[in-house]
Amino acid sequence: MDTKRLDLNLLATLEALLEEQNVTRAAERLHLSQPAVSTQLSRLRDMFNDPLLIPAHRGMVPTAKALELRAPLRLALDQVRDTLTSHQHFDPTQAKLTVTIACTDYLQAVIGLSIIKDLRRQAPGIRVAIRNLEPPRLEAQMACGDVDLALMTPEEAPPALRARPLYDEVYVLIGRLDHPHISDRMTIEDYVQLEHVVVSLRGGDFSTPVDQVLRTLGYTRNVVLSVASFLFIPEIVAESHLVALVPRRLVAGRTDLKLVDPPTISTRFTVGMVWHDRNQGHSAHRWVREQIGHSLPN
DNA sequence: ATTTAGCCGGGGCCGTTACG
DNA sequence: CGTAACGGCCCCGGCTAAAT
Repeated sequence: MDTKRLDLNLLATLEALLEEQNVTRAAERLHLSQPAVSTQLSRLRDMFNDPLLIPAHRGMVPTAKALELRAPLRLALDQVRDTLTSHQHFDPTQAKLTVTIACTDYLQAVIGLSIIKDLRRQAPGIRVAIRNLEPPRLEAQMACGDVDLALMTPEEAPPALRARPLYDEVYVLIGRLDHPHISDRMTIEDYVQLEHVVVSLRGGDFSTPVDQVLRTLGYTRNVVLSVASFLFIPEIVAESHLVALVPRRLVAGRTDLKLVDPPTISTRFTVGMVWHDRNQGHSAHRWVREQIGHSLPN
């Protein structure tokens, strides 16, 4: 390889090719035509003396050499991008970009609104796209730029991602206003007698971490309904004798429900921001993270 | 006589369209 | 997906002419 004539543009192309494993999509990402990227690929092949990507039935398959190159290349290019973006001063009033945030419906309801209000006021050119959090896919989504930021429990985030805690959340027990069997001084025995609604984001699960804790204490509660979203629980509970544990901020200020402290079972969790190294030094994303840190719900 | 400014023109690179 | 053919662009070398 002739390092004196090393073309750094080709490395950015290689990065896109390795991530997409498809010339057409890599070209789109690079804002080039497919043939342009194809010829760049052929130059990369000369450069590395390796086919790098071999056409297959579906897209292209990376060679061992290509896979080996992937991580160090990403690291190096991220470093370059960092140095470039961190030296640009960021003007939120002029910024024009879309930030994609992944979170659960609960967080969408609780912090989504305050984030948007804040951004609208300070950075009218920033659009926000909120999408559902898919924990198993998160790291890949962030690596390819489909997701910029996730709001979630930092402990549950892939360890390779960066995280910053935002606030601690507690669960409260909710029931309809005139529910006869709930109060602030409930015992675990009282609690497990009730009929419960739980949330299973995956869908269909009746057993949650709370049930596991109860089991170790020798109790079982009666879960009669499993839903896929936090958002409708208040309505369900208000219209029935069912009760549910929900994050306090989801129901804070509601006067049409009875809110009580649940008996002493582990009912806290942390909410944080999670992002990828590639956005670490990006001045706009940095600024957005700062804003979110400031605009927290109480 | 040497340096500098400005003007071509060739060649290479890159990206596009067209096509296999 | 890859190749071929085409065209635009830019860089650079070489030239002339003016300035020092």
